[in-house]
Amino acid sequence: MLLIEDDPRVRRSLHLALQDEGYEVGEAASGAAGLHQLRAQAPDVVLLDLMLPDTDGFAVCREVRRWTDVPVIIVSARTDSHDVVAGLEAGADDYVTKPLVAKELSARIRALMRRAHQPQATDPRTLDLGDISVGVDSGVVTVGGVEVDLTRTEFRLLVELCRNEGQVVSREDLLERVWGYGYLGDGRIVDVHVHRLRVKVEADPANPHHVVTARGLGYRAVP
Amino acid sequence: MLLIEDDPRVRRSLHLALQDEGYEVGEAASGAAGLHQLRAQAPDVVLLDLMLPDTDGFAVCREVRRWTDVPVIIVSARTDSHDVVAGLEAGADDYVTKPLVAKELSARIRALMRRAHQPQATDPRTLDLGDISVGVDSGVVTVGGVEVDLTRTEFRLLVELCRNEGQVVSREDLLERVWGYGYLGDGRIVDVHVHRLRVKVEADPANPHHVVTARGLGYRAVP
DNA sequence: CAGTCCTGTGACGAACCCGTGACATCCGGG
DNA sequence: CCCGGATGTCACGGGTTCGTCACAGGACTG
Repeated sequence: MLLIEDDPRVRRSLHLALQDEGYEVGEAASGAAGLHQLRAQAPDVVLLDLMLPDTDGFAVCREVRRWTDVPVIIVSARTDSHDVVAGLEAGADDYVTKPLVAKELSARIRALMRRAHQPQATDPRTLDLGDISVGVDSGVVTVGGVEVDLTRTEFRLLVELCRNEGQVVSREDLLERVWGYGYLGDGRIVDVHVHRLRVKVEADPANPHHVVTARGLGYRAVP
Repeated sequence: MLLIEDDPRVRRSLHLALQDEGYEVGEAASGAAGLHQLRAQAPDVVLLDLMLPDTDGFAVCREVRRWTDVPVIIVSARTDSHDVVAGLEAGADDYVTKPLVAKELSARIRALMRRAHQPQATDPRTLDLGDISVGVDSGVVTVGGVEVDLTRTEFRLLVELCRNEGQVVSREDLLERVWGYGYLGDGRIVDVHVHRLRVKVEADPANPHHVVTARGLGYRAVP
């Protein structure tokens, strides 16, 4: 269990309460530290505060979701329904508000673990799109067996499209999932990177067969 | 989605709100009826009220869990933490309290479905209208297996008609749902786009068999 | 510190889509 | 049979969306 919370007092009391319930608790006081720890210790649950010194909690959550399906519970003082929706949309599994009741939090964690630990198909390590192969972990992309060099943004863009193979992904979704929450700017940036991506992975970039545009809707990956 | 709730007013408003979100909602007014429906229609989510005329909601939840792992969300007026814990211990996945915020409930349902449905990669929602197949998420429409190219408006129009298959949809409704609120102008624009749609999806656009006009009322989709 | 690569922005043209108006056509009722 | 309202059809102008390029700033490396 990883506890991402900046207030030392809250962190401490939560730590103790959870320890009493039998959890091994790791701590992080900022979003960056949390993400770092996440990769280091691969916890089975993440408790995430929204108000962090460095990053927005929503952004942290989205970043987490880019890497793993670990259960995430947002713990926040913000009780507004909009925040709840935003948190869940960011990929969190649950959203509980302070002041916390330890027993309830614990019950929610158990309910979530129960659900999450069911046999589930692990996220495929490589995504295929016809003759394009995307190594999600390795970061290696090959087209027809030949390795191509993608930049970080191009890679994330391709992954995001492949994850929703066949479905239209809107510019807004792409901006949110590739560029991150709170990115300001028009969606034109997506076009540019789609173009750059096409140049690298499409046989004929002018007539794309894998990264196709759904005019007025977004982009879509087809095999 | 199965809604087990005894208060008719709450049931109705919830039903409408969830329908707007695109769910097919089944209803039950008692625990016994709920369990019966559960087996009959195998819903993908269960919303369960705690105060039921016949049985305790907790007992219903436990009974549900003996049969299936379907996601269960308890919807209750009881805000006490003990009830939350009891509900989750009874096997529920989430516990939300009244008064409800539709958006939040919807977000929680989505979060839960995301978690619960992980094994089966998101089933592509498709609407069928005879030999016309509409991929709601993919934005792909095929007629007799052949993919046709629809513009955004044509696509939305078709989706809206298919959602109410068999029923007449008025011009006003279409204007509101396809073009958006506050659209100013006569309903003639609908005619034009219906025509353009017919040209693309009907075998004989002059004698439409799928997008038929209900003179003086609106349009209707028939298989 | 210089060079290189990546990224985001602005601009521009082309393709496309949309809404409107005009006219033809159909349907039901008097 | 005729007429009026409703619907079908078409062409066109304006607006939007997308593809593409060039460029400047930033990050990273050696």
